[in-house]
Amino acid sequence: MGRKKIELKTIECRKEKSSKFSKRKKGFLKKAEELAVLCNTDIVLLVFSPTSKPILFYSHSRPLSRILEKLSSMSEDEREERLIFRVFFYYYIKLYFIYIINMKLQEDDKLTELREARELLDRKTSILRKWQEPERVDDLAQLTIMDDHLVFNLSMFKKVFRS
Amino acid sequence: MGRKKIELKTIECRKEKSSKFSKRKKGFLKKAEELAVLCNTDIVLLVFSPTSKPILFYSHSRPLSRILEKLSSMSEDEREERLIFRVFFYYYIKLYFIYIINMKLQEDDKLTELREARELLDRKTSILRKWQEPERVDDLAQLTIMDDHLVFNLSMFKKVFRS
DNA sequence: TGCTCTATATATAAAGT
DNA sequence: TACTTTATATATAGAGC
Repeated sequence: MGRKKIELKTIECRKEKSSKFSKRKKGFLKKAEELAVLCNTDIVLLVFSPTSKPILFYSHSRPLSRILEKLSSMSEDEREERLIFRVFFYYYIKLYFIYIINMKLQEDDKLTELREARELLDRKTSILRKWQEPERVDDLAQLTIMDDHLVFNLSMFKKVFRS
Repeated sequence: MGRKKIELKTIECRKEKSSKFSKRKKGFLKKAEELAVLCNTDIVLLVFSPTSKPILFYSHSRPLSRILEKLSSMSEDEREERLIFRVFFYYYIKLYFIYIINMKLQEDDKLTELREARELLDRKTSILRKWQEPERVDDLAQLTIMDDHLVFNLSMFKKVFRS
């Protein structure tokens, strides 16, 4: 797929690895998007980059709210799938908060924001804690509130992290 | 990438959609594998096929035990990442058990196996239940036992579902 | 890392089995 | 659904900015 055929083994050169990663990641996410659209499927993708920042993907043309909508209309037999999504996304949100805090820590003049971020994390963690026992959450109204939180939080994170 | 350029929209014809899905899924997983190997990254991939059987992918050349190894050597700051993986995989294991049961239900002469599968599910679910509060699990020895369960269970599922 | 360029490798559409 | 074949679309290697 290029000037030369390359051997399928880990690239040792750091710079080359990073450049290959960003190139191939782009193509890979495009493929994910195409697969999701063409075949009307839900895809969730977690990639840890060489620089270890986790990348979460879900198809843009099938936004999270629509996935959640689909999940909420699932039969009882499929409920387990719903649980996967919810727990997965909630953990991811928590991860993102931790990244915010780590970023803030590197800026001495941002202590107020750091404090705010910590408070936010504490609040969100308490929501998460309830979700660590999702089988106990059986009130549909409560589920809806949780989903709203989820959608809101993700949109907020998108603002913070552009890509 | 074919005789004709195709429009990027959901394929309505069922048969065509299924065939495209299996073709593109193959290519997509290959890309995931290549990305994982070339750039030495961890990739976790959940795809719901048009026939709704979930497909979990993690790079073959970076087997789960190695991912777990890496996770267990993570710093405290990165512990959240570990939690994502564990909860994610545990839910997936549970999903697989549910599929076993559903498959067995379609065969009248397999009631014994059905009973066995149900018992297995109950046992595994009790392990899972502990994991729904992963923050309470802080004993390292217990974590190791959990990881062993995880690796064992996944190898077992590979035997049941060849692909 | 992100872009461009071009040659080449690879994926896949369509049709058939 | 899984193969094959062939033509063609697409991804990307390598180099430079």
